[in-house]
Amino acid sequence: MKIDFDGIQAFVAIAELGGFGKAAEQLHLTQTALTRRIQKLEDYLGVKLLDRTTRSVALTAVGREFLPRAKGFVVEMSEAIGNLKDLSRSGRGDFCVACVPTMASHALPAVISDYSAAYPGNRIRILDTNAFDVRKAVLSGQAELGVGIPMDAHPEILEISLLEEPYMFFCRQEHPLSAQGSVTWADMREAELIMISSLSVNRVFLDYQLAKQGISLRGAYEVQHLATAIGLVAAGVGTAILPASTLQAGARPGVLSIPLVGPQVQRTIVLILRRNTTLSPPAQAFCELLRARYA
Amino acid sequence: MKIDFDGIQAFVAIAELGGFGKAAEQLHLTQTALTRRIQKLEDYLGVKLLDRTTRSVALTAVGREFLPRAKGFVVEMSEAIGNLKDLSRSGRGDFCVACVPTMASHALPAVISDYSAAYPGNRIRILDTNAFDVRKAVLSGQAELGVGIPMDAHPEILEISLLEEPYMFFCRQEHPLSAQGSVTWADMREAELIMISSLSVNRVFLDYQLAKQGISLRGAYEVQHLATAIGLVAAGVGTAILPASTLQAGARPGVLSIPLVGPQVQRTIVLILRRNTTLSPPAQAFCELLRARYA
DNA sequence: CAAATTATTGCGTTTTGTGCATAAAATGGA
DNA sequence: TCCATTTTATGCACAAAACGCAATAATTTG
Repeated sequence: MKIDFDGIQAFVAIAELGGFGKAAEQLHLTQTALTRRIQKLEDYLGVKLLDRTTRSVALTAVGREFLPRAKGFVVEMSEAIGNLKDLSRSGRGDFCVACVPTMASHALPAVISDYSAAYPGNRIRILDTNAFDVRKAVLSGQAELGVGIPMDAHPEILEISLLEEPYMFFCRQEHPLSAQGSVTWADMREAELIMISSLSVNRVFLDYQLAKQGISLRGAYEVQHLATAIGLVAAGVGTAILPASTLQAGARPGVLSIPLVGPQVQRTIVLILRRNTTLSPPAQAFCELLRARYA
Repeated sequence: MKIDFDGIQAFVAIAELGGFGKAAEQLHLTQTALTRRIQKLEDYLGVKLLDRTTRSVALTAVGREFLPRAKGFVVEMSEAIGNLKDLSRSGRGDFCVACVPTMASHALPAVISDYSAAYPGNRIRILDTNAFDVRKAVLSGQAELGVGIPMDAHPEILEISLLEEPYMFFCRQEHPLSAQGSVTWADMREAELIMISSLSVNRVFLDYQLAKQGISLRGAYEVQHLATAIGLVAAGVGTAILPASTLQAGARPGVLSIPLVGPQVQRTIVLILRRNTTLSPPAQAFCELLRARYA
């Protein structure tokens, strides 16, 4: 079934404006073209929609009944198409980004603020969850892009390095090691370490790095989230090895972050995208801001 | 704002069927044409809707968001257009006819039954009201056609004679005049006449006819509706001069209708239409049945 | 590695739509 | 009653768009 949208649009315009001439002007056409369109539409439908004398036009019974619906079609579609065009022209629209919690409070805010300035009114849905779920969210399409850490290669996943951050040693200023400019992994044997749950990607990553160095650590405590760990450190419960970004400068008075060397270990933060998928313009814009700032 | 409906339809078909090939088949087009349509649509909108490899197609984020709405447009419009085409092809649809009460129960039923047989499922709205309002209903477009009696000429109104019916004299069989094969206006002076309200077109018409004959009548009773009048006659209250069709044969045992002559007076029933207006196909069909039977 | 599937591109043809000039019809005023 | 004006309809020619065929490119499958 062929649908003559132009004809319907012409019908609505003529019915609303009460004449071919005015409608032609609004549609940027000649009156001739409108006559033809209406003729074609009526011919196709097999019903007259407009009773036209040479002097005026009036709706037929059928036309009167059809007009409201036709008008609805035209305005709804115009709006929808308009939104889509806006979306491309000005990157207007919403999107969803998945992100691991540390980065959500560290790397993202700056980019989000850039983005908000450039595209005010656009909403970003942030899915802050663990690295596994970030990946899953991107794979499923729930999030258009993700910020996390590298994982096993996957044919559908594309990872782009954004930044590297060292793991630091966190302790209170009263701690014996706090006097040093840097600490080594060997020093850890004397520290009461607060570890991250072994389910955490951080922990897996850390264990892997440590194993490579032939170092094995026993954690005195184990928590789920980095934020909890830093809280425990601040409370004087113990010390922790965490990504540098876990602690914003000055956010926790009394807590120091000391470079951990011999060797220095760092984690890579990557931008996670699906292969062969086109980002929506808002997500594309965000992605570019992100890469401009970090990559 | 130009709206590429074909493109949207193509998009929906491809997204729903999961490929250009199947969509092309459904739309009776070649894959080539579909590729072009999607390219044109995406180019116009400025956003990609489908991520296509040489092997498969997938929705982009934008496409996924747009699909439900687009699908809604397509199915709604297809339905609406389908209804309109049905309407022309099989005269399917509803309409409204205005009719004076006598004819509603006399002339119309036969036509309605013909119509129902020819177009089962179509509904007819019957506006049974007095002749003035029948005319008004047609003029306002509330009813597409009317059945009534002739009135003053009006530039917008077209009246087509359907049938003529004589006014008859109605009385019970016990009545002195019932023995005659016909009665004259002169006989009326002795009859207890039940008159119709002077607001009725019937009464106006009758008064006019009588005045032409130089006859003046005084009514003993006055009622609003013809049906009431015949009821009073049946009850033996009096007699009445009414259109022949007021009484169906055998409907009121004991009541006789006697030809009224010297002269015979009759009223014309006309089909009332608006000039320069096209009837909807159902109304058109009904109109033709009506004229076929009576005109 | 060959075959099959699927989307894209180049090109010629056909269809459709448009605009100009003009006709036809109806309204409104003199 | 007649004429000027307004408004829709039509003939014709041209331009643009859409389409289909054939060939191409890229990926999956057996």
